[in-house]
Amino acid sequence: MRKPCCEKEGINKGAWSKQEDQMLIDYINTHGEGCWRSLPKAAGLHRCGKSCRLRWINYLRPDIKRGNFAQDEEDLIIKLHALLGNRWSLIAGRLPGRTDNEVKNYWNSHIRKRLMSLGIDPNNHRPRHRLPQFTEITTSSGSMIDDTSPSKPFKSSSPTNHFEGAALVAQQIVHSDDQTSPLLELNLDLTIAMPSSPTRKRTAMEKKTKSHIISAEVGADPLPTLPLFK
DNA sequence: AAGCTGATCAACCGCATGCTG
DNA sequence: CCAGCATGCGGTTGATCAGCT
Repeated sequence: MRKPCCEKEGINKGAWSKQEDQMLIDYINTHGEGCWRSLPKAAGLHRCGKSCRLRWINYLRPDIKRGNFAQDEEDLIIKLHALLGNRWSLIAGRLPGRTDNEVKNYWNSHIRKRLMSLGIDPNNHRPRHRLPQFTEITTSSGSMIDDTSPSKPFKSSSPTNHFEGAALVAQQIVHSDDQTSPLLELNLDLTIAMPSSPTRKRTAMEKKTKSHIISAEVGADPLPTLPLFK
């Protein structure tokens, strides 16, 4: 039986107070990150280590960039999502100052809806309208998307705005089997920060992430920079 | 002004994985 | 090799707020 990550009694939950924030900041400024399990006790916080880590990473870190996402950030998220799927930490890693949680929230609350309003399935970046080469489109939950819904028709050319253009690009990246496509020249310079053990999460993630991810794995490639679509 | 509804986002939860003894 | 621990991740929840009726 798995032990809970923290004792449930005497542990605060929910929103953090300013005082708690300050205690966490002070402690990490003094002692640095790490050893999250023992941190709360050492810092005098009545929180579990997980909660402290999340609060620090998603909110308190000094390099966090807050506020609205810029247009180019949106574009990049779309492109990376097309490539990587819901691997939010990898996507966030390409957006300086953004966290996986923030990217995930932004995707779910903004981008997802906008893609759907453009007639693009945000799960696979394909047009939601049935086309000869796209016969079965399902959501992540497995339910069929209502193809008959009167959503805006997918525009295959002349994107009317930056966002739409980016969505199209993402779409084309994913679904172009044509190796000569100019889009394949795209090099996002996906320098996936190599942790101490680069394969740590990957196998699990690949099991989790549902198909269609372009295999851009570093694997045996000793290069630190991932040369996508060169 | 009050109630309702949908959107947003901070935080929690459970699971997977690597590490260590 | 194995079990337990620590950490990181993605999915989900719930509190709060804004807009609408």
